[in-house]
Amino acid sequence: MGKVEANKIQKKNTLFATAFELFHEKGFARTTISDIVNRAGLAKGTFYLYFKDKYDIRDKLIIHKTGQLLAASHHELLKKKPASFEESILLVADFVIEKLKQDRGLLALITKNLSWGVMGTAFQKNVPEESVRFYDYYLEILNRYQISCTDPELMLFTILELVGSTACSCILYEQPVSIDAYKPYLHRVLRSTIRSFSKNQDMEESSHNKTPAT
Amino acid sequence: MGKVEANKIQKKNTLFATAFELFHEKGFARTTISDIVNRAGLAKGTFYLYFKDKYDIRDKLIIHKTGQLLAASHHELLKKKPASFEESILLVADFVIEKLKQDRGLLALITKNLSWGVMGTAFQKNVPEESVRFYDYYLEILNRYQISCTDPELMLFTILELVGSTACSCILYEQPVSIDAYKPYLHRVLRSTIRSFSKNQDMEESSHNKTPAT
Amino acid sequence: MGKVEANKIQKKNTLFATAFELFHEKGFARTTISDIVNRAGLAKGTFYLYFKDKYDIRDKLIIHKTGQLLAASHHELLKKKPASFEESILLVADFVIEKLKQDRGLLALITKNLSWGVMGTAFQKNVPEESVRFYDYYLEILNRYQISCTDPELMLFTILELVGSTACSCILYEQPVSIDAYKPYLHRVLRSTIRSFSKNQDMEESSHNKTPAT
Amino acid sequence: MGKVEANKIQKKNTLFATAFELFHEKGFARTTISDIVNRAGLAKGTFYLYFKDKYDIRDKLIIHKTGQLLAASHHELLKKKPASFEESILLVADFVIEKLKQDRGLLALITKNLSWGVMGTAFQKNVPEESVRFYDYYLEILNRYQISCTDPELMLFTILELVGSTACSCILYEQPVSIDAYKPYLHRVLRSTIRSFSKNQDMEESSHNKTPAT
DNA sequence: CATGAATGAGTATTCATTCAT
DNA sequence: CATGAATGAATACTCATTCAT
Repeated sequence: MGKVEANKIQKKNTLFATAFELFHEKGFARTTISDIVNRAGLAKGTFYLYFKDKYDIRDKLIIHKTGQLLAASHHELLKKKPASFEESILLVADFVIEKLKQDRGLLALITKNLSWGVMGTAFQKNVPEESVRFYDYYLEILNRYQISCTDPELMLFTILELVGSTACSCILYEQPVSIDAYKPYLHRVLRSTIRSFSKNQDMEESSHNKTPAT
Repeated sequence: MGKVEANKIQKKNTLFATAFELFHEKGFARTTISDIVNRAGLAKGTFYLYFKDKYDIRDKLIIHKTGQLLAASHHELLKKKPASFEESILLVADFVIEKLKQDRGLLALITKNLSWGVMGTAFQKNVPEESVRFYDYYLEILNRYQISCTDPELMLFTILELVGSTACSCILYEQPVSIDAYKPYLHRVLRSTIRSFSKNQDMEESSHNKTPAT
Repeated sequence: MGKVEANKIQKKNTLFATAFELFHEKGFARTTISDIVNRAGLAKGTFYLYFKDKYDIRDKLIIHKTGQLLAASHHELLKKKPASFEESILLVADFVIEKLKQDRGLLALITKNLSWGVMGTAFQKNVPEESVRFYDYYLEILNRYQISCTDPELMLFTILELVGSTACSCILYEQPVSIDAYKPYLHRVLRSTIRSFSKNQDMEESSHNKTPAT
Repeated sequence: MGKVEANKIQKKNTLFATAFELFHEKGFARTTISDIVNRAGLAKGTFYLYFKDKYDIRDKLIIHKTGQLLAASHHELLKKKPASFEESILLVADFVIEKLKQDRGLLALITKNLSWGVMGTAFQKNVPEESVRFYDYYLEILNRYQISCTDPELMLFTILELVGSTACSCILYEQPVSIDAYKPYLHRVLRSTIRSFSKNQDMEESSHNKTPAT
């Protein structure tokens, strides 16, 4: 029975991959189900065996790809071992930006929904197994650096909205500046955002931890 | 002849208003040009006399509505006369959020493109006269409070992306929390963002100026 | 499965027949695809499953009908068994003219493209099997009567252009005379055309009559 | 009053010229009245002041252009002064072919309607003054060379259909051969056609020549 | 005479979805 | 499970024609 089962997963993955390619090449609105099944070498009816409609496959694709992206950034984190929590977040931000810069298809797909891909699935059950739980990684990191934070999920939400939203504008339209020009500002804002969410710190103290005066 | 000209403007405005209504009621994708002209009481061809297609009227509508929204917030500012620059920005943010809460149609239209409506048109020439230049107001306010800021337009961009992006998620999907629950956090982040952009203050000093210890 | 396949051929033929009827009744320009599928009792989309557009079905129809017409004239030839090659060609010409007189729809369709329906497809591969190869019949007849002719296909081309072109004018507009009034002249011209292409009769002899040397 | 009148003729000519250009560039079906008036720099309504519709301007254009073409060929005739009637006809045929080769727009317009442009207008009254009466020239030439011919207009009709029809195929599609390859054959056929229409050669005799009794 | 804004019937074409095989 | 022929509602867009100015 594993054979049939494997075959089904294989078909689904083919559909995923093909849809992603086409959304990238032609855009979501201009991609038809015919396009997808034609290139995938499957019959039209088969599509409906696996997905409800075009929106269904897109949404699952966003979750899937966002999960993948953040899982990869977690890997990066494990490799680079940054010195502080702030550095960790900046590393993730830079990693995500770099990936989005390289992959316009991914960027167009995720658009400004970076946080949705994470937050929307963080507390749900029907999330596909493939999709990695970035939120768990995030809590782990918070813990590792002993950051106590009143509302970690709101901090993450804010960070993801900030990074996703500005990165999209800067990469896609180079408006108001290129992403490379914006990065230093983003870093600064991210740092201050993290501090404003951190517990042990009213704002005065926050700076002490980070850039210890003396 | 003023009469013909006035008639044309009148027609265009009717189309704008009707399209906005329908995008609100049925959503953009589900609204057809037929819907628009039917309700506007005009012929189909007339639509194409004024707009290239559905996307054209939407984009012009976003710019138009964003302009209106920010113009209204400027009015609010003149009325309330906040004590500081930070207070001004928070006032604008709250005002915008309140409007978006009340008007889901507007929210859906603007989605996460708040900054685009402002920044995208701030430096262009072909912006319709009706569209108000919020950016000029903003510079004026900066000036009034004697804020010196390295890159005012990047600060505004960051603020708009932050407000627009998070407000959309919180209002539209109540994800991860309601907008009312999120507001205090947003305020805090906005404050720290403004500070991190302000000149007279490198990060260490920043806290001193703002919340003078005793 | 033969069943599905047969069904497809059946549908295509229905579309052919219906389109022909309508082109006849209303003319090509005034016939819409809706007209065709409505009368054929099929869905609009089905049309596009078999033909690219209205022009596609027309072109295929011309080839189809021209083939049929000439195949029928070949039948006539086998029945009547004319005494000479010239008589054979006149018989075909008369047969074709008679058919076109009876069937204005066919005439309007073929217009002055009689030769195109034959020559255009004579040397191509993608010609539908239904379309009969008149050119082969023609060579056969040439052979039967032992006619040696330098360029048989140019002779056929000339004959077809002559017959098709003049018949259209005379039948459709009765300009400059009716086809019946023109027929004797056409016969004379066809005869002399055939002779001028025949080998055993070089140009020298023909000129004797006209511009007698000496 | 001449001024207003001249202005009207000027407008009409502009429309003619522009329509011809566009029919050439985009084809008749794809050219719209908007296209014509836009390029002509006139208002849409103005078109309807001069022509009934697109078909009207096309038909008048065909007559106009055919007239011009044949008038030019008459000029050629006066210049070259050919030795015989046959030579005259061949000269006209070659001249027409050369012009059509050089001007595809003209060719596409006239298509296979060369004879219509001449015959259709030869006996009518409402022919525009600009359009030259080729038929009169033709009779003149017949007379000059003392050709007696039973039905001169049928001879001309046959010649024009033959030249127009074959030239279109050969030039436009190079089917079945190029026009240059076909020319010698056309000449031969034209010669024999002229002879078969000439009086001194009745039908009885004509056959004698062909299949010489003795 | 000239204009060009307005019209709206008309048309081609697409494409998600179903269901018999 | 898989197929892909058939469907037909839905829609965008065109363009000849009119008529008030």
